[in-house]
Amino acid sequence: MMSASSHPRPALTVDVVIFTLKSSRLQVLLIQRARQPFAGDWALPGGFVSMEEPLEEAAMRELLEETGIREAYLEQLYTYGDPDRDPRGRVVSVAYYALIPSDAQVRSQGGSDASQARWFPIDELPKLAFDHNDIIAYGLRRLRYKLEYSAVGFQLLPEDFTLGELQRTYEIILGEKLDKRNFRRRILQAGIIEPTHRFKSGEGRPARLYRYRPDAVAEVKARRLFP
Amino acid sequence: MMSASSHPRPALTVDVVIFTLKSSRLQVLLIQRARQPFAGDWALPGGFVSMEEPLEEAAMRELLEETGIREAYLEQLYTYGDPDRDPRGRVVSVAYYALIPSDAQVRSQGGSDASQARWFPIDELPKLAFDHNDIIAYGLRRLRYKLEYSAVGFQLLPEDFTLGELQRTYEIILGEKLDKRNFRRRILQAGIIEPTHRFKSGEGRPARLYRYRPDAVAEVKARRLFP
DNA sequence: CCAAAAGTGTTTGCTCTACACCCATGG
DNA sequence: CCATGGGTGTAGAGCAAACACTTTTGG
Repeated sequence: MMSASSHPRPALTVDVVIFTLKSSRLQVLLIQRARQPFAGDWALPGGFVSMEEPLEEAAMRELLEETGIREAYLEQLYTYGDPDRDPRGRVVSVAYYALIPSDAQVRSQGGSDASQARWFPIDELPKLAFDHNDIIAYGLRRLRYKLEYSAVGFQLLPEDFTLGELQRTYEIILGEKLDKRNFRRRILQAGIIEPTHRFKSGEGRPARLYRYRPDAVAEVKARRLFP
Repeated sequence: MMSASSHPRPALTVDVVIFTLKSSRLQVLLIQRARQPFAGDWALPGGFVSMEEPLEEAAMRELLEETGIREAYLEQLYTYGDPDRDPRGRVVSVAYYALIPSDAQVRSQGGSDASQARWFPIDELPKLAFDHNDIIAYGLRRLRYKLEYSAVGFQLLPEDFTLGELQRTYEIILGEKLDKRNFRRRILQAGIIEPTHRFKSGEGRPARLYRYRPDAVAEVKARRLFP
């Protein structure tokens, strides 16, 4: 029951799992803790929610502080509230995950606090502070799951991208090879991306560039996109 | 960034969308607020999270206080943190939903506070306090979605149930008729429920009773169960 | 002209859907 | 014996999976 009294309150934080593609791998941004507890350990970017700040804005602020990026795909994951998760006392954390494009200019150094920041491939994570390993594991599960029935994948790519790049993105995250023709047919049928008139050349034949259709519904209701 | 200082903290509550089947309809338990703000309006059961209490336990406690029920399917929904959602100040709420069996003995009167409690069919909700209409709408969406690829439906039925009852449950919640033979084939194929040796008689031919297989994985990974 | 990646359709198998009749009981 | 809900199989359609060759460019 609501009451206006003020009991002692748990502290409230946000933590953000920031995903990107780097060196053809899915990576997560971690920062090295300067203070106790877990001083020296790696942890997710996160911090306290201030009194007037919406939760999503707090998550965006963490993203901005650690990467310098102002806009990204951001989604609430889960709220972690085990009373023992922080040795300093009761701290409840609302976890988010963010996808940032592989071409974004990230200053992964010198966030608001002088702590070190680094990208870690998802399969080479160190042991993290608090319950952050669990949070990342859950974030990864959600991301994979989401790829299967939506088209969020392109949020990890530059604004314009080729179908080959998109397919590689899916393969990296899902960890399996996909059939080129089936992939193209389905991703286009979903109607979430559209061809541009531009091409990208490099090795081999130039590839048509595609982009997100801002008017599209990002979720494909009907059925899973991939096996 | 974490710091051990203590800024002013948002208040933290849990709210619980309690679903049940009554009179062949999906219903939600609401309580009438005795106090300001929104005095007299209906609202979700909910309350402050105490310092040592896990979130899920706080949600269970609310469920117990309002219904007298100790065990039920319970799942975290989403965390609502708009700074303006409560006129008294900053209140962040972790929302849960619960499914309680249609045969459970609910004392829907005289919870811990003397406020009135009542079941409302999901399509006859009054205008609720705070953002509680949004929370219920989201809870319903999640429940429907979950029915399509898992078998949570039976959580709303007695321990033993017939396939006819289960199918009616699905039809009530999804709001569409399902084909009997296809329903049975798929729900059994999913391997989440198993036949007992008992039967239930009433009108017409007695029906075999089924029950949940406690050892089963509740989620059917592969594919949606229903269209 | 060779290497590299882009681009493109068709066949096959499987899964989902639609559909109708007999069975067991209680009144 | 009649009314009521329980229980069962199959054929056809639509979707998903598997599969190989041609095209375009840069070096």
